[in-house]
Amino acid sequence: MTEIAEPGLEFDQVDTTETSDIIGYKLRRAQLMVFQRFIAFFEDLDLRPAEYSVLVLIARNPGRKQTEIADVLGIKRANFVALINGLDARGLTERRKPANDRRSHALHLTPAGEAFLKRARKVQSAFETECIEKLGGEHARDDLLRLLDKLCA
Amino acid sequence: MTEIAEPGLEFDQVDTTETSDIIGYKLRRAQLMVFQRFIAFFEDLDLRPAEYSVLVLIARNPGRKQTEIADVLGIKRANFVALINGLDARGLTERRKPANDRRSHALHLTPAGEAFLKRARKVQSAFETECIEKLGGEHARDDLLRLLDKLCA
DNA sequence: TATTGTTATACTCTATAACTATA
DNA sequence: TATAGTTATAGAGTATAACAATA
Repeated sequence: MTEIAEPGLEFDQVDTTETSDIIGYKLRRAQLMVFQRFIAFFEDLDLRPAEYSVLVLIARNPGRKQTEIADVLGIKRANFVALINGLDARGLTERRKPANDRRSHALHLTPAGEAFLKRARKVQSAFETECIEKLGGEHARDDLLRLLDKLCA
Repeated sequence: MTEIAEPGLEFDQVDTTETSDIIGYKLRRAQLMVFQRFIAFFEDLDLRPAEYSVLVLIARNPGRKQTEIADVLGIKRANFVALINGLDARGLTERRKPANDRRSHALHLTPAGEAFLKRARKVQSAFETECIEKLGGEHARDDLLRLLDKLCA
């Protein structure tokens, strides 16, 4: 967007013309807003965004090592410990010692974890619906995801 | 270890099918990547994203109170203190006591701050060019900014 | 020696409460 | 009373180093 001073500026308002065009700034604001909404949706389940991602990944990749799950999410293995400890303590996940490599922990969902994830997926679906409505339809959502992917390349 | 083989998936890779569609997750990853690149571009100037935004805002809105600048950026006034202290200590900004309200601090760029911002804008321009290239052109960048705006509504 | 999980630690960002000086 | 700036503090999230057990 080219730098055109907004004509309808109240004299008391701060002029954000230039900052508002910074991609990183807009991304940060949008990400904070979306995470806030996510957390609000998941208040009853008391689940953070990273925790939901971990549950989904373990469900789809049972038996993977902690490091593998952490790596995919960009979480350092040292920081992953507290996260998985929390899910373990809630009885949603469990660590099993594989006989072939007793250094590692194979991650699995417990039956309670499977049931919990079923509920969480419904909440996620409602959350995604809100996002799609804000964006103006599924096509717009797909555009956004595609553009975000390009930024990460 | 049972492998649910998705077509085109290396048997050793973690299946991220479901997580990769979460808007919040994609947003977070993209935001982290963009901030990393921003920080890399601004390494020589030793300037954080929030600090650059503050300099731009003060340049465009000289004499504004700390709280006004902080509010626009979604920064709590308590956390803004350390940020503006840093810019002050580097001689880039200064706080003036207005005669009409001696509680507040009117923010201004110093001449050194103006010169510094001139250099910073060149770096920002180069950074933005990289983003636009990744996205596939200015039109795609505008699309992204519009979509991010919609998420914040 | 290298890897996995873990602990300890530190730094950034963010959030809240309480203080001060002014209004 | 209320506001602007400040301080102190606490909580996330993230980063690195080092250690024990295992490969």
